[in-house]
Amino acid sequence: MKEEITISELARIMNVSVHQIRYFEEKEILHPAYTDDNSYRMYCMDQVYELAQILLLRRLGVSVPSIKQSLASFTEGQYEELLHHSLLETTAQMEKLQKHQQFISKVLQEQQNSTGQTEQYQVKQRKVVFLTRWIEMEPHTTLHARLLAEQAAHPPNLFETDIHYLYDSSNAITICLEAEQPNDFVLSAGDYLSSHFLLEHENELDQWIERFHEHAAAHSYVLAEPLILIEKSYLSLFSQGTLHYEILKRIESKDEAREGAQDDYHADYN
DNA sequence: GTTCTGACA
DNA sequence: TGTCAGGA
Repeated sequence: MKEEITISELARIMNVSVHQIRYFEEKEILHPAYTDDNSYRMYCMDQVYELAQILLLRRLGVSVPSIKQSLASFTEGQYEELLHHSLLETTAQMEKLQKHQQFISKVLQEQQNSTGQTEQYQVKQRKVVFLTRWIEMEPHTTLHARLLAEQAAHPPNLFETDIHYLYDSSNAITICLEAEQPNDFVLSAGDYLSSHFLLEHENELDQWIERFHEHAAAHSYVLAEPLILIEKSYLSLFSQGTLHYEILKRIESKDEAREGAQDDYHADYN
């Protein structure tokens, strides 16, 4: 029995694939101790330690070409720098994952909020929301792929975004996305009349908007412009083929109604 | 049965 | 990075 081991045995004790070991050889960072007569690669303890170091560096996020460099020439200080860099990268990844986590929670929350609420109206307290203008649409036009491609300079991830449609009094629609900072529009905090509903086709939308206004009138709500329609495309996951919307309008306080405050959502900083 | 190289998704 | 073919 030889002291040296074959590639599959090395792979097994180091928990990596045979393919990966060959790949490291191709990239010239790990060579076998020798090649046997049958052209099998044979490895000894030296390679076990070398492979351990390579795998450690990979775990720290160091690329294979950089590992090659580092094995050849790195000083203690340079390895330290490598670790600092790796720490920063890991932190950034964790922040990304936390955002994923928040998004998943949000979808679940929204799903729970929306079930059973269809066609029901409620008065909701909302916090201030900042919106950034994304696409402008003429009255009575529909959003089609061409418009999207031409107007959307910096497209968001449509599958995870609340898309806000702001209807002004002339029925022109501004499609907006949520922003972190005060931006093109500000939806002020306050009470909003809200209704969730599901659509099979977009052409049912106008009926819903009409019904929303009828409901508001029947209950004598005084509502402030604009009409806000929020599309939650990610909720379609739970009901294939349907579109989820929330329709909103801010309820004016009596003072505002007396002053006839209008258009107070505009915040054009241009 | 195991490993090799090379190609491919 | 995994998988497959075809040969040793």
